[in-house]
Amino acid sequence: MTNILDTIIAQAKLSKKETVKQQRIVESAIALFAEKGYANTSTSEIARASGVAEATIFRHYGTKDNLLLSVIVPFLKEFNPLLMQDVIQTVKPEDHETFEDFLTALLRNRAAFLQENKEIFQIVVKELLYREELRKDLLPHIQLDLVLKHMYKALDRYKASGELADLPNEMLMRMIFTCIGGYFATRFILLPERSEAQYEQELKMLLRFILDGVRGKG
Amino acid sequence: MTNILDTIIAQAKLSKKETVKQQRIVESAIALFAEKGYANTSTSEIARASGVAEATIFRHYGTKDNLLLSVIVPFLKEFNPLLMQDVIQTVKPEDHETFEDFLTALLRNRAAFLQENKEIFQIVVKELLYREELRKDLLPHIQLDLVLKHMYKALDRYKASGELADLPNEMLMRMIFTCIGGYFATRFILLPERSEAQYEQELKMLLRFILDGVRGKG
DNA sequence: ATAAAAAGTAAGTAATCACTCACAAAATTG
DNA sequence: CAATTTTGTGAGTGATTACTTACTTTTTAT
Repeated sequence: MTNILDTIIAQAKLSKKETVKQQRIVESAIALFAEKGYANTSTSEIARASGVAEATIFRHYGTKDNLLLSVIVPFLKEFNPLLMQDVIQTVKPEDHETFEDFLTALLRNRAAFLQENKEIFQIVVKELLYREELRKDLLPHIQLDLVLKHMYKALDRYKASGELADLPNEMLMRMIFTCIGGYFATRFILLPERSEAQYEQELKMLLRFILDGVRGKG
Repeated sequence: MTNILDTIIAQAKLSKKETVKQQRIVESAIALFAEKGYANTSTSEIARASGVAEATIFRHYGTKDNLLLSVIVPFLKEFNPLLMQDVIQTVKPEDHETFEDFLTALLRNRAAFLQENKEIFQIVVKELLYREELRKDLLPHIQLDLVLKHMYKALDRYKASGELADLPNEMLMRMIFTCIGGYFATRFILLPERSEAQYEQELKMLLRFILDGVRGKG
């Protein structure tokens, strides 16, 4: 069996354009997968929701699994450049005097991205939780190297200015990301019904917490 | 329609004892639900895995959904007293001079509990992610009030001794729990394949991070 | 304008799903 | 021991699943 991902990417390159009906299929699939999960959504349901014959789905995507990948893969492929270029180019340490400013910009940048791609983000997280094979196939294609290098440089800069503790970059990154991940998970997946103002306030709290922990300055 | 939870609890009280085959059914169901998820596991599969006729499952549990609840509810019911009594009684602030010691004890206590109930924990998290109705029915039955009161008292104590920042208890709790939640999620759900030593080291890092954040002491 | 290719679909397919039923075996009760 | 209840099951049920096939419509290329 060949790699699913490469198959999809190759197929995506071959197909010159997306039909109107294809767009509607993917659109409906995203909404339904995000709402009820992949396994709980039937192809007939997707067909009905997108006003298309069920056979049309299979004409274009072959299998249901393939449709899921056609939804996830473009997101991950976009996620890469967006995570890399968007983050690296628009959130530069040299533009931010303090690490606090830098981290604020980074958090706002990522929060905005996830807000825009909330549904697909939900699908990716939920399905990656369930399906180990997907995890193994898809995760390696998210190349974090460049972003990590970018982040490490940023960390070094703020360590030099004494604003960050002199801890290993790896450790700092893992702590920061676990924390941010927890925040994003509760915000976009567990409790997606709060107000913007609440999110804003929580984001500020999160920042203060990441920077200073819970210990008094004594 | 009546409340699912109450129905189950009532039913559990009625059924005097668990049959050997019932135990095997629940055992197999837990393993399969945790591995492949509820929707991806068929009742025939559970029957085969537990060496029982498929009809036997429906004799005891009526529906597949009911079987899932028979797995989740006892866990949540146990979770409550265990979270409350076990935590409140064995992790007392008066036994720990510093907040660091207290938090260490708390983290170890919870980590041990989740390690023992890893599979059911995975099922609960995954299914609660997917199914809003389950969330609405089950979450209210986890009464965190007592634990929160216990924690608030602890926080006040360590605030008074100057070891904790003088921030609102609610805020402190949310930050600590988001952070711990992120750690437990990565440990027990996302990356469940690391060594004990790694977990131990990470737990220490997590503690330091919660206490001091990433900011240098300058 | 016409041939070829691509897009779309109605009406299937076999397989699997959760679940039922009639009945037998085993355990419990009087 | 006999009557009754509980536990267990083989053989189904209709519904739904992902997917196919044979065919029509639309688009594209020449």
